[in-house]
Amino acid sequence: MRVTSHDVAAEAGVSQATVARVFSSPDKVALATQKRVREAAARLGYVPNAIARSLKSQRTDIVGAVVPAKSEYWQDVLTALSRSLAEQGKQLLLFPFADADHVEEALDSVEQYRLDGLVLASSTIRPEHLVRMRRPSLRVVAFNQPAASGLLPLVMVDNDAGARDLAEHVAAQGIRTAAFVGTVTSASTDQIRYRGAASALADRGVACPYVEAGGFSYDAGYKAAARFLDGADLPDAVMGGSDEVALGLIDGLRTGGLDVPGDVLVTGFDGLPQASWAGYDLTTLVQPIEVLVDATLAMIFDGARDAAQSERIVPGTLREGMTTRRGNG
Amino acid sequence: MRVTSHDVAAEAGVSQATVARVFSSPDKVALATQKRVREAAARLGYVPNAIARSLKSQRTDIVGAVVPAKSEYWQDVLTALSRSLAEQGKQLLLFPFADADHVEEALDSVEQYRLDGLVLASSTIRPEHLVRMRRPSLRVVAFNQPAASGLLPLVMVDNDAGARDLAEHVAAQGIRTAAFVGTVTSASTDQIRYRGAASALADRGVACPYVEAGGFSYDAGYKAAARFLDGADLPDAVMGGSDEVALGLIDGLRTGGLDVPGDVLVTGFDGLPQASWAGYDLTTLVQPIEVLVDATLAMIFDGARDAAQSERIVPGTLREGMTTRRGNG
DNA sequence: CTGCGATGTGTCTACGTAGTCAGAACGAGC
DNA sequence: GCTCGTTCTGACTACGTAGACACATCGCAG
Repeated sequence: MRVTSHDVAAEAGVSQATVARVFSSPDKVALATQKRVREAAARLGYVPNAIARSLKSQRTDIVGAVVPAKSEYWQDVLTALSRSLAEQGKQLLLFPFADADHVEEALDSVEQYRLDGLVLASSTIRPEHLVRMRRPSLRVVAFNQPAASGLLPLVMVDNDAGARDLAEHVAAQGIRTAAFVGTVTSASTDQIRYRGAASALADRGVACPYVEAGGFSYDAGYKAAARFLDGADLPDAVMGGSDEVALGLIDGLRTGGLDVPGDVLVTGFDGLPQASWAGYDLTTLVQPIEVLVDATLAMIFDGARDAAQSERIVPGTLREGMTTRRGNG
Repeated sequence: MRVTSHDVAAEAGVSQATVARVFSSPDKVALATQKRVREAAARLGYVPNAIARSLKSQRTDIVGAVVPAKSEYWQDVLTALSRSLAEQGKQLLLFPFADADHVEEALDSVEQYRLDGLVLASSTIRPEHLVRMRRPSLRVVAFNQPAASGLLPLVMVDNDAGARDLAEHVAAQGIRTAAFVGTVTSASTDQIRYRGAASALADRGVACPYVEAGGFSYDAGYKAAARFLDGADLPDAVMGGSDEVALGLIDGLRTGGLDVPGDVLVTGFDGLPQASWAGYDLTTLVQPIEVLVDATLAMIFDGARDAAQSERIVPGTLREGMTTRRGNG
């Protein structure tokens, strides 16, 4: 049915091995022969079978990514990842999971493929899952996942410094009180971001209680805003644990009749495209996703063998939007 | 190095074939034997090799998707697609392309894999590319791509009816003038949506000129808003060709000092999560993505052989947001 | 007790490719 | 003219699995 290298070999009057060489290591074949083979291949519509090649060569040219099924942030990362891989002639195979309880299943599927590398994303993947993926035959890199430190090679944005930058920026606006609305407490990024922000604010005499939104989504942020609408305990600034939560917060606060930034300043974290939208213009810490992705792929493909110790922490950039711009000093 | 079915066979004292049967067609193996094999497999840490299985069985359990690298809408579709596939124990392999000129390369990669099916997304894929993918060994389905009609099995939302619904809804608000801000003229969805809207509006005596935003993005919509800010030719309603464009339009209009919906009504198309965000609350045509995705996969896996003729057109749902709510009748 | 279907297991092979090895063809140096 | 090295090509095999086929075992009806 399907055209194989044998068919092309017969058509071109050479052996199957020569056909294979033309497509995998052309420099080993005389130019005249190459031409003959390529023409025969074109005539028959031959395309090398990646499955068979993978089986023989023990490499798939495919990188897997274990990511949460729903998340704006991860979608941006995946976009960058797949684009970068495509440039290298490699593919991205997705292993999405609905929630932390389904990570196990995703990892089961991963093992069936002889992937060239694996990106473990999401801070909700538990340490025991991380450790499970440590195997000599697979290059695994944890992406933006502080909890993986020491367990796996790791690439992440500098959450601590980023949170401090944001905190110092809002502090510079002259705020007296603040609050941090995190995503879920168990996320390691959440913890670091909160500690960084709280510590930087404490240095300036500003207390910053932690509030859990209970999710990573816009909706979680929107609902969390309710806590500031009731009583009189509205802080001068609310720091969101992520952009998605922050955007929800803004809309929740505004729906509740408050003005952002007039009544309360808001910050995010991640630098989503939506954060830059004119309707929000959110002050946030922009992650250099291209840099992070490139570093991740570099670790997978050229990484040192003792990679368990290797970590790459990339600084983010403060984006000053209007959500922290106080109308009058 | 890696544990194979032969190793497990030796450990369990059975043949390799029996091990293979335990993992692929367990009902053909006695329960006692199964138990012995599974225990041996667990002891050795055996996991079936998907590559080898694919080569032998001529199916990969992988569905490919050719999609634009950057787009909110397609990210939502991919999320639904990968989740649905994961439930069936299948995987999604991405073939992203930067723009229409790079579709060719993506299709080249596709051919190397013996995919179970392929989803061709994006209305910018040209007909010649669509036709190229018509091959007996591969189940291809065009997704939301009117141009594929008659060329490939097709699943799409009812763009015409949706555009009419939106048009009738805004017309019911008593508008006199309107404009349609499309994405790019060459997109077949764009053309259908425009014609549907313009036709429905014409029936009510409302003219609706077409304006091209020049892209599918928020930015394109934001910039297109400038055309309505200059002169006095501001229509009563602006219909966006997609939600992303519509959201950009809203922010562009508001930044220009106009009130939405006070000065001008705005509609979108797609039903992105962001469209429901309180900050926008956009009136739009919500695509039933789950339904579309399920229909697509059904066509791939159980589709009729004469699929070139099969089309599934699914109605969308009108979402009435505040962007078409006129303060005073 | 014989014959027969049902059930369970082993042997063998093929999926399509790429790498190893051997050998052919050829030019260069002595 | 012979050897040597280089360049090119073909035969062969293995990657790890699943299916075809053969065969052994067992229960059961006649």
